[in-house]
Amino acid sequence: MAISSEELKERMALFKEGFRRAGLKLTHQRLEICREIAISCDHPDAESIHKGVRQRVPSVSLDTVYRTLWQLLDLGLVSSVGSLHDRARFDANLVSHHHFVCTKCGATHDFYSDELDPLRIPDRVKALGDVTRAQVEVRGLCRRCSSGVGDSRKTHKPEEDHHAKQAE
Amino acid sequence: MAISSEELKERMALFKEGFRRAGLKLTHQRLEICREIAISCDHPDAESIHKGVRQRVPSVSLDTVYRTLWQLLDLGLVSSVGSLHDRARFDANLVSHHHFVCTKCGATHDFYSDELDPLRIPDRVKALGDVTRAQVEVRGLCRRCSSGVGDSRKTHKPEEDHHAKQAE
DNA sequence: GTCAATGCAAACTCTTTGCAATCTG
DNA sequence: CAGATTGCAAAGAGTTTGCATTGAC
Repeated sequence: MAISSEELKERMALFKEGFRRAGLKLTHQRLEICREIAISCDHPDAESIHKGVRQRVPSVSLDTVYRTLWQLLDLGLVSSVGSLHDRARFDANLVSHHHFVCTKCGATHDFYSDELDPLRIPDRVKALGDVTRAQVEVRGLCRRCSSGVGDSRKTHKPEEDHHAKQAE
Repeated sequence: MAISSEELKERMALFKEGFRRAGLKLTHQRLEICREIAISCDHPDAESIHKGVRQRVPSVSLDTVYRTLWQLLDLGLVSSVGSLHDRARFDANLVSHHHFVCTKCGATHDFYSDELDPLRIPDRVKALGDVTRAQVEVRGLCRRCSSGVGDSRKTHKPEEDHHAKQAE
């Protein structure tokens, strides 16, 4: 459940290197936030990271935690779980299918695949709970976004393009 | 992109049947909300469904849309895309892995699988955009939840258990 | 007629932003 | 020392709730 101190060092080195390369300053707060997420094994949310960091740096504010997390994400140094502060979205298609999700605009395209469909779930996973469904989530940059249609923001925030439908 | 009117009828029949079985009333609003999501192919969010329904029932309120959507979800008549109004969550583990997500409490467990790992993405999908990652998302009820530890709410809202860590 | 369901408005949670003070390189 | 970064407090999305009214069965 906990990572080795070796792994921690590696992760921290990657984080520092990444910040340095991006020309970002290695502030006390940022380093502690990095450490907190580096030692995490449980996909923490901003608040729980904040709580952890606060034990060592009581003055850190939640917004600094957010800012740092998005930066790590933008730099590709951490990944996100689930649909990044997006709204709740629904799917009336109950037939087994998979998703291609654009990491920039959030557009989600269904796809079907006979090859993937009888997804082989390891028994070890079935031991975690009652599996009701399994699907592949492919992430990437959709054509619209890579071609620069819309805008070219490279942020965590999906675009608010309410004029054109973004999902398939 | 649009579903056939046959498919629409089928979906509507399932929705009605589901509501009836659950002893829920078939109100005008509910039926129109169902219709709206039934004809959708684009994983709409509550607001966009609201907008659509409003064209036919100008008085529907957004909260009725929410209530109906969560009901459909609870009844298993629609599914959700992404991490259901959860907070943003982060993952410092950049090694390729997969997720088991509990649909009740939101706990997310990593798992590794040599068998799954070189996930074969159809070329058709690669045409949708630049694929950067692909992982399997297994959904189900985790052991903690199925054994009734914590509470037994069967809602869309992950529990707020801040005392015990819920994810692996 | 009864009780569930609706609409409204207000509350709540998570996340973001503007800005003056502070700290890194 | 300049400019990036921080903390604060206030704003902003998206979602939820309480309650009187309406409507399905």
